[in-house]
Amino acid sequence: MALDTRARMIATAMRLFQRDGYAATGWRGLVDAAGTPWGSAHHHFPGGKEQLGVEAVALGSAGVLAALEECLARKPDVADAVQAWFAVAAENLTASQYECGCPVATVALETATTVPALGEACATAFHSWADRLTTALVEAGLPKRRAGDLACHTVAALEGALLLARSWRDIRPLQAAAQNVVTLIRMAQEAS
Amino acid sequence: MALDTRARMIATAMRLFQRDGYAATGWRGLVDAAGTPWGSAHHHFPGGKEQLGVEAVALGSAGVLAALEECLARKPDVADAVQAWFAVAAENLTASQYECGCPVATVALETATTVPALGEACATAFHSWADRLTTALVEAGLPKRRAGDLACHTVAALEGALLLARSWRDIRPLQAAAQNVVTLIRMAQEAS
DNA sequence: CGAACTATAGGACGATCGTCCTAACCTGCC
DNA sequence: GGCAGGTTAGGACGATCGTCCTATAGTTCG
Repeated sequence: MALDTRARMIATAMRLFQRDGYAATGWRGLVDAAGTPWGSAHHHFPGGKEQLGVEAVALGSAGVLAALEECLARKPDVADAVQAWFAVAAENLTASQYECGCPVATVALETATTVPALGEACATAFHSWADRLTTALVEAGLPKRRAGDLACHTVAALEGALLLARSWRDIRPLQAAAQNVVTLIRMAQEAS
Repeated sequence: MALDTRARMIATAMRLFQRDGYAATGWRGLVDAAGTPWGSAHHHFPGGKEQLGVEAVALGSAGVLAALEECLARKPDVADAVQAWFAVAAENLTASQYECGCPVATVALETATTVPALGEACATAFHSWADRLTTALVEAGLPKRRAGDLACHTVAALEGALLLARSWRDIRPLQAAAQNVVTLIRMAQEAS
C-alpha cells in the first residue's frame, strides 16, 4: 500500500524531527526507523527533505490541535480545558521518556530564518493553536483583544514549559505553567 | 593572539547555533564566519564539536543571566525588572532581524536526549536563570515555593514567547508574555 | 494477454561532514 | 643565535549527507 508507506514516513519524520532536529535527521535513518523502502523516498516526496519536513510539521500541528479540541469538548470550562491540554502534553512527554515534547518547536527554531517553507509551516502551526484558543476564550466571554493576548501567552507558556521539562527531564515546569495560566484565565473571566 | 581566536570562535558558534542549530552548523562555516584559522579548530577544542557546543551554550547562558542581573540592579521592583528583561530579549530579537532569540533553546531541543554533555549544559543554563529569579522573588517577600514556581513559569514564558516571536517575526508574543507574567508577580506580591 | 502506471529496490554521484595529521610559523627564553 | 612551546596552514581521511537514476515488481484497465 502506497499511502501506508507515505504516512508511515511522515509519522516517523515527525517523531525524529522533534527528538533529533531537522538537520540531524537523515533519509537513511528515517527509512530504517520507519521500515519503509529507501528507494521510494524521493518518489513519495519529490520536493525532497523540505517537503517531508513541511508535512511532518503539519501532522504534528494537527495532532496538537486535535488534542486541544478534544480537551475543549470534554471540559465545559475553558480554564479546565487548558489545564487538561497541558496535562496531555505532560503525559506524552513522560510516556516517551522525554523524547516527544513539541513536534514543531525544534524544527521551528532550526529553520525560522534559513528555510522559508518550513519556517512558514511552523508559524502556521502555532497560529492555528493560538487562534483556536482565542475563539474559545471569546466564547467564554473575554473581550477579543484580551482573549488574543491570553491565547498567545498560553501557547508560549506551553512551548516554554515543554522546553524546560524536556531539558530537565521533569514535568514540574508544565505543572507550574498550567497553574499560572489557569489563574490568568480565571482572573480574566471574572473581570469580564 | 590565542585567546582572541578561541573567544571569537565561541562567540560565533553561539550566534550560528542559535540561528541554524547545532547539527546544521559545521566547522568550516564557523571558521569562515569568525575569520579564524581552520587549522586551529581542533587545537583549541580538543573535545571536538561537542566541547565547542558546551562552551557556546555557557557563553550564551552567562549573557542572558547578566542581562537579568542588570535589570534587577536597575529596577528596584522585581516585576519591573522582569518586564525590562523581556524588553531586552525583544530588542535583541529585532536588532538581529529575528535571528538571535535564545542562545540555548535551539541546542537544548536538538540535543536533550541524544548528546548528554550538551543536554546538561543547557539544563544548567535554564536552571541558573530560574534560580536567580527565584532568589529575587524571595527577596521581594514571596514564599519560597511560590517564588520557585513563578520563576520557572517566567523562564518558560520567556522561552516560549521567544520561539513564537521568532517564528512569527513579531515581538507581540514577548509583550503579551511580559504583561501576563508581571501581572502574576504583582498578584503574588500582594498576597504575601 | 499485454500496455500503462505506480511503487520498490538498490546504488551511483558529488558534496560536505567531523576528525586528525604533518609541516611551517611565531614568540619568548636560555 | 638556537631551541622549545604554542599556534596556524592546509589538507587527507572515511563516513555520511541529499539527490537522482535505472531496473524490477506489482497493479489496473483495455
